[in-house]
Amino acid sequence: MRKELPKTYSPADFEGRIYEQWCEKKLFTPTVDRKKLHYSIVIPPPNITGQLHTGHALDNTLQDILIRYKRMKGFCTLWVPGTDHASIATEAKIVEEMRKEGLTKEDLGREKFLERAWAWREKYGGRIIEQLKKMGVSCDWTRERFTLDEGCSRAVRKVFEQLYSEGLIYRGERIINWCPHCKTSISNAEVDYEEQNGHFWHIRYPLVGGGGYVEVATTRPETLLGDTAVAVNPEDERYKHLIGQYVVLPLVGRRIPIVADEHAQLDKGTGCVKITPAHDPNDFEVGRRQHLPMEVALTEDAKITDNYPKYAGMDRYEARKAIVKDLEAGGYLAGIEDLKHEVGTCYRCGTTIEPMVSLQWFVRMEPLAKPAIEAVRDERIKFVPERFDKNYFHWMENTQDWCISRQLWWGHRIPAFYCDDCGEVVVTADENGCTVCPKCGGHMTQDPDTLDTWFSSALWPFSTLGWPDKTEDLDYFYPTSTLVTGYDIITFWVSRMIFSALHYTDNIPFDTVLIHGLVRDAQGRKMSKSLGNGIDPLEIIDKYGADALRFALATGNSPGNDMRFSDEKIEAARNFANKLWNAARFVMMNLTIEKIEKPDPAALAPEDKWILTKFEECAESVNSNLDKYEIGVALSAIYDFLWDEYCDWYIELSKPSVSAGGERSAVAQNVLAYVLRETLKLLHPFMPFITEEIYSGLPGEEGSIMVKTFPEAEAALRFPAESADLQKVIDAIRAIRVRRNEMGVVPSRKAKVYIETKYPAAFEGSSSFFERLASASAVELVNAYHDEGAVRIVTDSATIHIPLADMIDFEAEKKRLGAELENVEKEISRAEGKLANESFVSRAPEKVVAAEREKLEKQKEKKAGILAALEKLN
RNA sequence: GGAAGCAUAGCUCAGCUGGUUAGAGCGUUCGGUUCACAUCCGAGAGGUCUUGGGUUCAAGUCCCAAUGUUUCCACCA
Repeated sequence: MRKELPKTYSPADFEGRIYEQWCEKKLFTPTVDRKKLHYSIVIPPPNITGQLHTGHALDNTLQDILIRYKRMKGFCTLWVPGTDHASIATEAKIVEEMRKEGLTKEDLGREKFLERAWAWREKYGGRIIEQLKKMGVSCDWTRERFTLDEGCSRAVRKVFEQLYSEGLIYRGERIINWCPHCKTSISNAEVDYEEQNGHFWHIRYPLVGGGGYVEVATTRPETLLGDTAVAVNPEDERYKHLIGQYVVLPLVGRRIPIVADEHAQLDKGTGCVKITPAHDPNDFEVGRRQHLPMEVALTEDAKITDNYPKYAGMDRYEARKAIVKDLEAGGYLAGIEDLKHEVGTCYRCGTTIEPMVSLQWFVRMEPLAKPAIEAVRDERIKFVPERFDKNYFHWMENTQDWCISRQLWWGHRIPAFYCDDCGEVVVTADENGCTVCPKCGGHMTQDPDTLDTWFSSALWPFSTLGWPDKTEDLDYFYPTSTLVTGYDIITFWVSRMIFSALHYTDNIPFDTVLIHGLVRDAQGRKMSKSLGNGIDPLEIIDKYGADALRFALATGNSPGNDMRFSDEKIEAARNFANKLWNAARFVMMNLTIEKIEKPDPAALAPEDKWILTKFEECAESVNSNLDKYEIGVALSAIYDFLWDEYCDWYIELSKPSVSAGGERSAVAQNVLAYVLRETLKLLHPFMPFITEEIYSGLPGEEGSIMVKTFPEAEAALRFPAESADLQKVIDAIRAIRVRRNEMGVVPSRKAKVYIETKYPAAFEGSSSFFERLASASAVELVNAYHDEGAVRIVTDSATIHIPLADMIDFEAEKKRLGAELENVEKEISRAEGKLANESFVSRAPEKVVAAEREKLEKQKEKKAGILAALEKLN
């Protein structure tokens, strides 16, 4: 069916329709074919908290390019989509929404709260999926998953049970990061550090029995209430004699010991450190080593406990003031120092973190980290770019046990059950849990806490494929092929997927991790809500189309590097789409052939061979760059080819043939259409909509472009010699344009062109090109041309004479040729110098030397031409 | 404190394992009513590739150091 394209490129008119067609034809759903290689990707599941932002847009554009590329290359491809429940982030949003209605979690109760959370997920989870679809992503929606769906939950329970039975999950008292606002523990990775102005308070602790005091310093004086020792370094001569003695804790009056511990450093502060095991991670360790008691001074909402009646119920900052005041009054305060320091804050709400001792569940990391380090070290898993493995190793080698319990409701509830009577602990993957104590028959209560959201995302590559069941998907598509994500979540997520996969599936989760950077604004700042500098991808799609958005994100993008995003980039992308649209419109308007055939070399004109050769070079570059994940480079190869070579040159060169009619016209039409069609295929992974829309209008083509074969370099359609010949014509046309421009000759003034060349074959039959593209009235090949009143243009393959006597300023002409001569001579002496260098000739590869010789020859020919031209001026 | 990235035209960036006279987009200047496209066509100006060493026949590219800048991790009694 022949289709004429509308005059203007208007993506909104067809993008939605095309996406529906792809879905209807189930083109995103693979048919498992074991004879084929598989290529699979699992989407980094977007949180259901928000909506699509430019980061998602980039991440998913890259994935879609890869998956479409591999699909067209004949791989059996699967892209699993889904969303993440994002426990703390979502819960915070829901709590916030409820707060506006005057409700709290407690008002609702767990069950009602969860109902509300699921309603949230319906609404916002669905919305983000719709937004992804607008981008054109070719995910298999029949396999859509959610981190909290039945299958993923089963996987989570199974893993928890297994790790528990292996002793890799344990419950214990540890110092954790506590957010007094969210009232939950958060992992180290969820703490943001921000610089704040604070103080260092120096406090004197009097020695028991008189004889002076020791001085300690702290940024958090209120923690004094929880002190159970003062530590000094065992090597510290200043304090050796005090070890084993006691001090009196000011304001509290408790006797606490002076202990020797290497945590105290000789050269820091006074060398004495107050030890608060319940409220500081280092002190906690000291407390363990020294068998110190634990004194809890702060409640869950960071208020002073009832143990200290004077301050009980005070907020930590209030208490800080009161305590400092009292210390001063009591003569304990030795000094106050201003200090800038990094303070840990909750990444969700920004509240200052309070380290607290607490009973939590942990994953023992060391045994899991080891194989995960190995897998990357022996390159079973590769990072692109490679340098990110350093990042990964560093984290993995120094990782501490992972606190996985969260005091939240929205998430996977911990499958641990405690007996109300005897305290027996049962961990089970059974979905019905455990209600009766196997030991005493008592009632069992499930742990109220939920798991860290990353606990379920860590299983994503295999839980989405059916694990722990042995499904066909798991068997065929696992391990997945490429994971595409930003460098900001390598530690959060990538590393956890790796050790999880290795431990539970005994296999890697993916073989390549493609890391991309952040999308920044035009000034290079992070896009953020508070700055209001975010660019909304949905607005861009509405205004410019999804293809333009994808192009703008993919172009210039190189692995691991941040990119700036600006309106100009999007406009450039839209202009490119428009250019393609119009080129296609032109080609289709002129087609009279019924079907596009593979070009027959015997029938081709030089310009046909030239464009086919250029196309082959482009295809080769696109293939090799995509294989290296150089998506930006691959795309710019297509851009340059399509705009500069196909549109600016080949379409123009082919116009005389097309309008000539007859056999030659049919051949030219076919080449025009063939190269267009193949270029559309190359471009399809990047710009799926416009390429599909144009493709569907090409004569004789059936089905969707997305399942056609991706073009690969083909030697039979490469014609280097003819291509080089046509290049001589192009160079000559360019040179004429330059000269005419310099002389200010308007294009409407035509003039005859005499070409004197050693390569007459190259210029044979090129008259119409010069007429159309170089304002020539006629062209004649000559052996010599003697008219003195002619402009002479010298290229390295020809001298062109144009009689434009009245336009010539002979002095200027002499000067110009003189300058050109100088240039050429400089080049010649450079090349000659190089070739005269014995070590260059003997050591450089032959190819390089030969190229240098050839260059020298060309320059010499050009020099001869310039000299001859100058001669005529004298 | 540890580590990594980046530094190329006015701006934003390409430049792969070292090999033509360093490229593109935007901006800028000049010219254009060429029947696909002004979201366009033709042409130009504009760069001592941050600095200093080194390796090499050959360095924007590799090594070392410095400076600037960004980021990650750790710590902060």
